[in-house]
Amino acid sequence: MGRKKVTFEYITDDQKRKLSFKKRQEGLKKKARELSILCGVDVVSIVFNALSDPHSEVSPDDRGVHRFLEKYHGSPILEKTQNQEGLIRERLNKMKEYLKKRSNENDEEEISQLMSGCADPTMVSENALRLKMLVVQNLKEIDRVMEESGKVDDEVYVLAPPPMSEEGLLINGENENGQTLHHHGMGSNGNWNSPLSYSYCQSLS
Amino acid sequence: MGRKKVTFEYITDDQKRKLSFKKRQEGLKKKARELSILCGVDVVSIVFNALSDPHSEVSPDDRGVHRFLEKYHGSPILEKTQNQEGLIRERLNKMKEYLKKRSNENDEEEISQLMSGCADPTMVSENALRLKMLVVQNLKEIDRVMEESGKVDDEVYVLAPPPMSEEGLLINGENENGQTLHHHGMGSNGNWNSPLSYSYCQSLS
DNA sequence: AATGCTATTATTAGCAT
DNA sequence: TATGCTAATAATAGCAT
Repeated sequence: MGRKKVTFEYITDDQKRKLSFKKRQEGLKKKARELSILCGVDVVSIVFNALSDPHSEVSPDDRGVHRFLEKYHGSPILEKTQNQEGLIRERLNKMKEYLKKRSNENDEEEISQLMSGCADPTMVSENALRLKMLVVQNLKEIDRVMEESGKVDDEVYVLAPPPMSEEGLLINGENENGQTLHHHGMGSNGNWNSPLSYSYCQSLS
Repeated sequence: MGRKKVTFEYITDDQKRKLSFKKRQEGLKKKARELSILCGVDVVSIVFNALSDPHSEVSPDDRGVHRFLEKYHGSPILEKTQNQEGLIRERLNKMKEYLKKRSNENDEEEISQLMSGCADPTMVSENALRLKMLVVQNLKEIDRVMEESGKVDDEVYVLAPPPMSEEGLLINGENENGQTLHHHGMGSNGNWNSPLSYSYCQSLS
């Protein structure tokens, strides 16, 4: 797809690989957006990079995931499971109280974290957010160990979250061609069938 | 990219959208594989489809996620956090016991589910699997409601997990060109920098 | 509905700045 | 190192089967 036919092996040349990564990462994002919009499905793409920058910022991504959460939690299709969710939440609180009694106060934050990670089938989007945070945390841990062993990364790239449109969550209000992307509603089911795309990427070391 | 320039709006024509979805889904998978192999990064792509088939099977996908788990858990970089994980697991068991006492026996399975969803930063890959399961469960719930409201889906498409190679997890041992894809090791860091790609897709309704 | 073909557009490797 | 260009390959929309 360029001046030469590519051989599908790992690119050993650091500079070439980095350049290829950047271009192809953009390409993948675009493809995901297109699939999402054209076909009305949600697409999540994550590019894990174990050698990510320890100073990476993730916050701009949270918005996109929260939209995702809002969208699924706001969906009338999920109303039926709200009671179940409430039940589970009640239990979580009980567990939390129980643990608080049994452990010293310093553990409170850890328990809180623990509790917030608990999952039930109605919390898909909350778990998407959780997964992202876990990934980020894990990457940071890896970074820390990397630093200890003398290696230092010097670059990070965090994708911006997809902007909103008036009829739902759109991935791309400003694509390469300057076009504004739109999608149609899905009739009565539009609420939970509308496209969304969220990507979290970090650059090569 | 075809006989006509596409306008980036939702494709309302059911047949056209379905065809486009299938083609583009394959295209996205290929792009993800390529990015993963060429640049040595892990790529996860999930195509959510709210209108999935209630009879969908997910099991073939589990292998891929388990490889992912094995890979990250087997990484020496994560050994340092194993103790923390053990601690958290111990707490989870305590919580479980506590809840068992307080609730009737029928709730046991629910509690067990609840517990297994709890997350800590050392369990990225386990949470990836969890996320997948939650997605599937949520989709099944949606399917159930959909069926109740008279709509029936009649098709499902679940991607096969990436096959293994002798030097790590490869995405694609049999791509369109009949080429065998390889990637080079990453030296001493090959263990957690080797490429992996896992995709979970379900077809349009 | 699924598959194959191919005209056409889209992506990108290599190079220039 | 990042950005822009463009030759050349790759993806795919429409059509045929």
